[in-house]
Amino acid sequence: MGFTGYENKDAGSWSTAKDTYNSFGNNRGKSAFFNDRGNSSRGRFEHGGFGGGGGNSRWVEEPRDDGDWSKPTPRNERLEHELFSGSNTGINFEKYDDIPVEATGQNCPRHIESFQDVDMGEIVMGNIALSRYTRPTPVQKYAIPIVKSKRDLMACAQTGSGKTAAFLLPILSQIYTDGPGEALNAAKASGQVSNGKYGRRKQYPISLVLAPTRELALQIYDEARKFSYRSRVRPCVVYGGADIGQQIRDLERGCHLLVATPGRLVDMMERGKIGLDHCKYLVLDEADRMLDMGFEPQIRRIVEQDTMPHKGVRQTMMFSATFPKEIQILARDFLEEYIFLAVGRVGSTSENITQKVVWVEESDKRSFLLDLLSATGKDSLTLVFVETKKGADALEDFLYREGYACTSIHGDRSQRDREEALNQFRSGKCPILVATAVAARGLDISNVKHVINFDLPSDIEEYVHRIGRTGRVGNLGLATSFFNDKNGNITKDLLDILVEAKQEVPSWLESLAYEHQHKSSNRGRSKRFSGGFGARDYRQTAAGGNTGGFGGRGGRNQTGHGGTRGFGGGGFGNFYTSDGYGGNYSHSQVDWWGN
DNA sequence: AAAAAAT
Repeated sequence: MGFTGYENKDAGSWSTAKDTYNSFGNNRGKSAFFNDRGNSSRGRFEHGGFGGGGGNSRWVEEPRDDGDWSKPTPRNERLEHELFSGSNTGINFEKYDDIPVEATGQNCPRHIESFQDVDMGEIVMGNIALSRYTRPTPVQKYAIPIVKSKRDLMACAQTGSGKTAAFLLPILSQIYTDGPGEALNAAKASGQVSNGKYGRRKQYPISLVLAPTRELALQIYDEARKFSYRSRVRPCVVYGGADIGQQIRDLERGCHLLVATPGRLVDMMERGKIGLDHCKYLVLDEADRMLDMGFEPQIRRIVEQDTMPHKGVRQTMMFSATFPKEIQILARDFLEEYIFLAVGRVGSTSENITQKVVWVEESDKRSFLLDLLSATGKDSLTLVFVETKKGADALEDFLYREGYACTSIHGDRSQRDREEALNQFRSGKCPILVATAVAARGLDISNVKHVINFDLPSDIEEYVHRIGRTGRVGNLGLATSFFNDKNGNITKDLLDILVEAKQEVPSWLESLAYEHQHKSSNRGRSKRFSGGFGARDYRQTAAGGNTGGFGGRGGRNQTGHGGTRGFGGGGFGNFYTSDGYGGNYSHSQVDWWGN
């Protein structure tokens, strides 16, 4: 227990940060951002708190709400070390330069090429430098100026594209510029602030970020802590499975930016701990996933049936890997005159992941896995995906008995165990992690050498997300999938992915895909798109122009109805057909699971 | 025939 003292192991990086900062911010004159060596007089250490990311303790700022929000608060070396010395979760930007981005909508702001191209203020620029971000990723190049110019945004982008920073940086920058505004008065009316003590009954966050899974919420929160370093903004996170009392106490210390999973947030609202009256920035992350998980009622409750400012008053950003009809409807309801951003796929276009598909019968999977593991270096991180929670437990047990240091993560484990498993995996203490779908999306674990699909998913999007856990930060990655006759439904899509990523295709897979295509009708139709985009702005082709009204009948069916799609062909049509059901995506999901 | 998520 206890925290390690601050050690300036990384002295070089501070000066790098300083240089980067100075090259930008010298118009403001001499800044105190990196020169102030004084200890902050406020704040304290919190031991064993929830959501502390890696450590057992963390420095907790106690921001004063008054004063100039655009000016950095004093430096705190210990906090700085805690926030920025961790493994670099940044992206190798060069690798991502060829990812195509398409921005559509009226008066779309021009994209930037460097973080210096838009004025985000000295706090944000300082934290960008401390995070060692050199250049914006494609989604950041486009999203940052869009958000900065106060436009609503619908972005189709996957995790791993740098989208968390793409919305956090401009939102925080805007908050620093504008100050707390109404939120401060509300907080004062609600309790204290003036005397600087705890005990506010109700918090009025200026920005709200909704995420589908608890771990993802935690990860976004960790990013928010970095980018709000030396500011008056205090980020908080709330999610289920953790002690609510502790979360409430954390909220009561001040909350300007809240990251939440929907269920727990509704709970907090009903308890009167959170008011959304002054929420100026709303982000829905992984929106398609949230709908898949049945969060729509909670989301609508939060956005439409409470005190949240109306669309057009607040600024709303939606992120989604796909753009099926349900998401289009949500976009119509939540967004005003939005810019649509389509960002090319990261996982499949990146050739630094070697994808292998091997035929393995169910009964042979375990021994095959052992062979793979024994061929892998002892310390390299291996992520093994299975389809069910029971399967995860059983496989973890098996590997443990075989003498492997492994752990597991799935929805039936306690939140504490889930977070511990993740930490043990990240740190290399347990270099093998057996996981269900909970770990497929969003989680940023660097240095995963090998992703093994012990069970293949039935959904190609899920596959792309899973293999995207490796090959990050420009590293080489390996993804091995066990395929057998239970995986017929993914054959065609898997083949498409392998071809697109220029991977070796087993001949049996090719012939299987050929057979499958002739057997199946609409259902087997590919959900993927040519051109590497996850989706497209349906407004461009919908009758009535691009001002947004999704009439339900306005859209044109581009593909024709029920036609067979040739190999690799297609285009974008199947997400915005005008028939009663719209997207083929949702349709096949409904058919498959029967709900 | 599943996983995830408020209790």
